[in-house]
Amino acid sequence: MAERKVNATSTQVAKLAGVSQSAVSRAFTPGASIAESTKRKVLQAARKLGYQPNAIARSLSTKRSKIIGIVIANVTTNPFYPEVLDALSHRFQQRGQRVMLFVVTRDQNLDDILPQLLEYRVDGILLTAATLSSAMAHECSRLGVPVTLFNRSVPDTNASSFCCDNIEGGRMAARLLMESGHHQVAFVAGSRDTSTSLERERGFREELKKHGLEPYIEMGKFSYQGAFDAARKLMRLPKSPDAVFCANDIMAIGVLDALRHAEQKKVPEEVSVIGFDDIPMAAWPSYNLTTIRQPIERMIDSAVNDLLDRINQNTIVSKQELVRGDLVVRFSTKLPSGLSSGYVISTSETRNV
Amino acid sequence: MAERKVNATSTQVAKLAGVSQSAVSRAFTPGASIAESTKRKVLQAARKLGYQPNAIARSLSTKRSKIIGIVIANVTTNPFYPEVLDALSHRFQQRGQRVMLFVVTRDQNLDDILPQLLEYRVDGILLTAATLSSAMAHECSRLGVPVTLFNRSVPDTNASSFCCDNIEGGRMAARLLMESGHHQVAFVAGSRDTSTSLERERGFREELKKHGLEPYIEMGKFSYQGAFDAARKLMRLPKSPDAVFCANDIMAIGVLDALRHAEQKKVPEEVSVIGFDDIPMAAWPSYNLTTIRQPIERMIDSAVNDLLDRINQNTIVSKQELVRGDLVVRFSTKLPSGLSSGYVISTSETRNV
DNA sequence: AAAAATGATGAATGCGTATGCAAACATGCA
DNA sequence: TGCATGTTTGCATACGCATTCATCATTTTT
Repeated sequence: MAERKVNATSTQVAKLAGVSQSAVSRAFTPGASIAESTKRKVLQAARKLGYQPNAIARSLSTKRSKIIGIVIANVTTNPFYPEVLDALSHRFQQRGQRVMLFVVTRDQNLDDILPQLLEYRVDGILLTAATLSSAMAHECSRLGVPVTLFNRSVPDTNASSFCCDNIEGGRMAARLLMESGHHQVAFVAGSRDTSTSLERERGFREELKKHGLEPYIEMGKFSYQGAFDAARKLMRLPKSPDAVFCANDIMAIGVLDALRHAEQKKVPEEVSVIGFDDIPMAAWPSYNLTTIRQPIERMIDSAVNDLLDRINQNTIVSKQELVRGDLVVRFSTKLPSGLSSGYVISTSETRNV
Repeated sequence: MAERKVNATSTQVAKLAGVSQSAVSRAFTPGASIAESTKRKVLQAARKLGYQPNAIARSLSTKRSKIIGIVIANVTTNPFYPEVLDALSHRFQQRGQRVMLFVVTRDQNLDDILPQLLEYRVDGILLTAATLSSAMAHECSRLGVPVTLFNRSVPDTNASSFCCDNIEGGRMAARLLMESGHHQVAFVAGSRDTSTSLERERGFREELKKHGLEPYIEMGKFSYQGAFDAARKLMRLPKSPDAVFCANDIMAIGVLDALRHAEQKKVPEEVSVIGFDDIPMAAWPSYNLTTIRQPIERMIDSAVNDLLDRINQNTIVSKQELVRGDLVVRFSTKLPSGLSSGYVISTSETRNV
């Protein structure tokens, strides 16, 4: 059982292999100038000692931590975000970056979190479902740390951002509802201070207005329960809505459950419901939710590529990308006469702003 | 607009403040021996330069990274795990630890992931929904890195582990089903190689056996869809089951949907369904799932405390904790004659093994 | 065969911080 | 005033690696 060795260092490996510490370093640096023979010697000695390069020391030396800071919210309340996190994590992983994670709650101030990331000299920062203060944005750019926003639109910063075209999504929802003959519609918002919710609302309103309609607005707090309660309020209205568009799927599902189980309403016969995101649950037979799908994989790919490019090429130019969502028509909405049942998915596209 | 300063160092701050670099270091080290007056000078200079200590350098020097490695699986397929992640992340956060995250898929080998964590000299490792090879366990203990398993039972390692009492949970499910007069039951397993699923199955079988019953077993692959398919298979059986116990809630929900929407079965009138975890969805009116609740917060608290204690006190003793779950009776199961409708929650307790 | 180019190697240094140690200083007490 | 005690301070060094530079060994060129 012999050894009680702990974290061998490159110097120890060097001694055992009969070479210099530099040689050990080179053996573990792809593309470094080192003879095949000495490399073998080094690796053998390394194995014997259970040596593994110390990434902390390397980071200090290279001034690259190979760590990406990810800040994410709503992980437990919206199944959309675990998917985002999963995809992000895998992408960075396979691109050789580690992930330092911060899960934040709505009331947590990002300005307290970011310094903790910067402390570790992360190579880049990815924020999702979180808004960046301009002070912090400035701080990041001062430090040369690229920032990418996912699913939040930019203030005036030079952070990149990758979003679904929320305004157009709102319009699509409005069009579908109007084409299928609804006259009194409602919007269940997430909150008053989130770009996603505001933009979806805006597109929805705009399109409705063209036809002289105006939606009720109710707060759903971005949660199942909040939307459940919102739906009940809507149904108490003198002229209750015959269609409800929700700022995301989880709220749409809350509305659906409220309508069916608390209000004894038939969906879609009496009330249509439409969501946003297309989370897996939306396709479950209990819900069969009509929704606007966010092309998550594509968006994540772009976001990750952009961030890594800016890190590696030291590019300063940031990018604002808007990705068109797909309308997925299921059975929570009445069908417009022109459409047959089942799926109808509009083609999607990516647009640079 | 002046400065284009980038990442000031303690030496620069020292110069500006007219003190030594040591003084700067001490100003940022709680409890260090430094006069109040010089501390003020330092902090002022630091603010002026936008200085923030470099955690990487500190880690190298102190041999403490203040980073916890978290490995987690099933983040997108089981809502239970985002909750776990959220709780873990917050606890570590408020205890001054950062989190390095690895999201793994079932087919990914942990033995490829752990080295990536060890490379960064994480202070501790928390694995959830992931199994540790004994080689890697040995490697960690060799390096003095404490490991904690959450929701997986230990092989023979000296890793700590925090689990729900799955066997007892299985028994509780069996008892409830038998008391409410079921005669042909089934178990929808997750997989054949996961302790949680196996233990829940074992407890379930044991208790049934006492009364001469034996369950059908079907694989649900730990997913909604897998369980959906499993339920359909079960219903094709010559003597189809009148009750189904699932290794977790997400599968129970898949079974429920299959029964109601694909098999036109009434739940609980024709078939009872019972799950495990008590994820938020279980309480939704569409499902109203009877289940065994895992006291997540309590378990996480214990796990985090244990891991941090072992890190700080350099304790070697690991801990195996088994937490009793609570039976939450909702409306997906027929009620035994003794019980009235609504909730029945058994008291829970923690047991050390 | 000599000169030039190429490749491999090790010594030395730097990355930014923490900390042991000894010196300097302040304080209390007799 | 003198000495003992306690507090601050700076110097020097270590942490583990990457990398520059000069040196030396090898190969290629003419």
